[in-house]
Amino acid sequence: MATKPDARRRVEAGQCDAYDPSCPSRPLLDRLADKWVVLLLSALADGPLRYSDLARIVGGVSQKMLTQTLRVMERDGLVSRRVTPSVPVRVDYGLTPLGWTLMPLMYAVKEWSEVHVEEVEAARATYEADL
Amino acid sequence: MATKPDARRRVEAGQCDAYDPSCPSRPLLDRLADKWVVLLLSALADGPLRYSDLARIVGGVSQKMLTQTLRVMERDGLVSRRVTPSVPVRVDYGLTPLGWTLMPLMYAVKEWSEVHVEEVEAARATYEADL
DNA sequence: CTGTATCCGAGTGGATACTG
DNA sequence: CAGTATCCACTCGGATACAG
Repeated sequence: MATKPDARRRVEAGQCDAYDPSCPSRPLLDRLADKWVVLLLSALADGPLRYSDLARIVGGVSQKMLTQTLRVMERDGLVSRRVTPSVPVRVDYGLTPLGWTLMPLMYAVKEWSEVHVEEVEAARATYEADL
Repeated sequence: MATKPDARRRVEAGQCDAYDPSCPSRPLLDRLADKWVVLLLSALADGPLRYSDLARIVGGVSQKMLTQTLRVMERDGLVSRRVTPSVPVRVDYGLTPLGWTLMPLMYAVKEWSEVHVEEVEAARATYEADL
């Protein structure tokens, strides 16, 4: 029981390497390196939120992508989904202990974008000018 | 000179918000939330590398995606590209000061994937079982 | 309110071939 | 060595309609 000792040994031995496309961490990284994942995990930093709250906070997200991304994150054990069988139904999403360990990293990426967007824009302008 | 005070005020005033799809930080976040960006910035953590080195280290990356991603990162001011006009030509890619500030975040995401891949796999197994 | 289902246009990215 | 160019299968994701 517990987690598989085989893979854990592989991690400790440095054999789990996202540089290796055949390592399971690669497809995981691919799922995490996603705009909606970053924004949704960041949005849940202050506590659980309802589906409609997430839709409002994360601007521009379609219903399809919101549901799809939440499903994948739930499946990966990053968020929990709790249904309150009221009428109408109410669904709350929150970070799991695992999701809680990832959230700060994603939040940092989101903040980096906001803080450094100008420097990037300036670099882009320079790049264009030098063409 | 320096960076534009206008946008800086916007950032400080909380008007630069990646949750807002019309904020310039959103498309930036979208470019950063990319598998290859995470892996390439991580690969450059120990110093500049040649094109062929990057192709070797980052397994599974196609020539097209490697070049394309490096171009975008160069354009965004994250990496520098230095050409040595030898025969054959030699090209070194390195982190810019701006890229240096982002690299640790990306490296952390890559490491998170490697360290927690098992917990995620376990969560996925549980999710499947509960269907 | 919280989804699911389907359509479909646009963009992504791998494979391949070729170049300075 | 370090690209560029092209083709094209595939996926992504928005829009829309409908449902529990």
